[in-house]
Amino acid sequence: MSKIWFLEDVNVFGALCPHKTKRYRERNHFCQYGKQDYIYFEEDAATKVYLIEKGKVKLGYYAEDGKEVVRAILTKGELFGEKAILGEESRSEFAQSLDAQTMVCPVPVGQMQELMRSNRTFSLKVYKFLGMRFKKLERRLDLLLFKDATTRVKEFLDELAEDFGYCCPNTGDTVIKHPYTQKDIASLIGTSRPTLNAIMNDLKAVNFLDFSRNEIRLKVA
Amino acid sequence: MSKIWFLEDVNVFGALCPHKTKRYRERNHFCQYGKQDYIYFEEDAATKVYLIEKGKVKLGYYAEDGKEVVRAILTKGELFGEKAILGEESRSEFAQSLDAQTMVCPVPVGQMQELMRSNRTFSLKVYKFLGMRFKKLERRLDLLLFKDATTRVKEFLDELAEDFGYCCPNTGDTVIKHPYTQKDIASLIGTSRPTLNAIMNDLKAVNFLDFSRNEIRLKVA
DNA sequence: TTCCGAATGTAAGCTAGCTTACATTTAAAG
DNA sequence: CTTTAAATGTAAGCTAGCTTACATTCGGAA
Repeated sequence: MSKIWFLEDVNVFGALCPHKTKRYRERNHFCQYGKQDYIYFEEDAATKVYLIEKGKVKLGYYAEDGKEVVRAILTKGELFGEKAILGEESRSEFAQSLDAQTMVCPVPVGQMQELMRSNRTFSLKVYKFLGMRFKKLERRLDLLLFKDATTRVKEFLDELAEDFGYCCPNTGDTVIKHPYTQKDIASLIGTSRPTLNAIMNDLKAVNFLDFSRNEIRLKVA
Repeated sequence: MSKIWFLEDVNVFGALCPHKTKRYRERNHFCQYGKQDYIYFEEDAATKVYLIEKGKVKLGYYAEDGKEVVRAILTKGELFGEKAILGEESRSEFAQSLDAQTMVCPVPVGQMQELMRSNRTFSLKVYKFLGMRFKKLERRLDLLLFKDATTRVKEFLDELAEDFGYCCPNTGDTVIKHPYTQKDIASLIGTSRPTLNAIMNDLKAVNFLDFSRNEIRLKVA
């Protein structure tokens, strides 16, 4: 899914008609962030949308008890902060760099809307993007409502494979190099960290997958 | 929340500049539906957005096991099918009339987008509306992730109070006349129907609320 | 190379909430 | 007014997954 968006996204910011792109480059600069740096905090004014040029960005928020809840971890080519387009006034989540060299390109909402008004194709792409985010949320909700933890793990891994997976030429396995810790994944799919770990090891035992710290390998059936 | 939208909504469809409204009326007709009639099914082409003029509309879908899952029940002044604006091609849910005399006003997506292009205020309102739907979804997800069933019930009742509640002049209680069955509510907040029923009766026992078939009364503290 | 904090592995005990089953009440339709 | 299906009330038994606690392993910083 995110892969599709990645393609679209190139369209959106790269393949706009040339003079637009040029004007865009003149008006916008890129921002660099180091490891752990926050790009924005919860409650910050939501005035911009961000495109990731390089690195990793974690989106999340803090629960009442202070625990961090991860909403997503995004990488190159992906967009975040998009609720600003939909009239969000203050951020409902933080955005934090996970790499020492994360580069993002901020686009003011006003400019975004101006672009959308002046370019129908662009606006349709943005709509479609928002629609996909919407569906992703709905899917997560359905999973949470009706599926047990193991199913949720599998679904999550499928999504992850879309984002980060490639097929190993030797074995045919799907290799996923991802930025998530088990804690992150547990948080995303709504289980406890120990439960997730147990499930992962069960799936390993059944030879459904193999995994190490930063790589998951979905075995061919 | 929905109340705010109700006001906005009047703006959107009523308080548009006069000639627009007139043109709008010329081009659009209203549709009537009887009880149980479907306005659209899952997989139908998503070409329109609907405004409810009168009656009640249930949105939902069928789970794999054939069980109906309720997404929402909406009434006069509320809008549905809005994912069509965001590039949804086929419906991911059905819309069904719950009243013998439901009237809805269909607005083709194209027309909607045309309006949005030609009227910045209108488009901002639509954005805001979509943003609110988005947040509502996120809130449901958070509740599901972190709160127990009782908390979810209370939160749901608060939302319900926004939509349907009024203050009883005698007692000061918040009276909610709503269209949901306990089965619906259970489905919406992600519990089993027996569990919901137990919780409702517990809350009644603690004098937190009172309820009958179609009315819930939140007691003043 | 060593060290330390974070990530991962694992197990015991507990409980919220599910499933199933059935009884009772309500309201809509004839 | 009667009938009947749907909605609501209630209880027993079971289990997935939580919490807590601790051991182990890894990887990056010094």
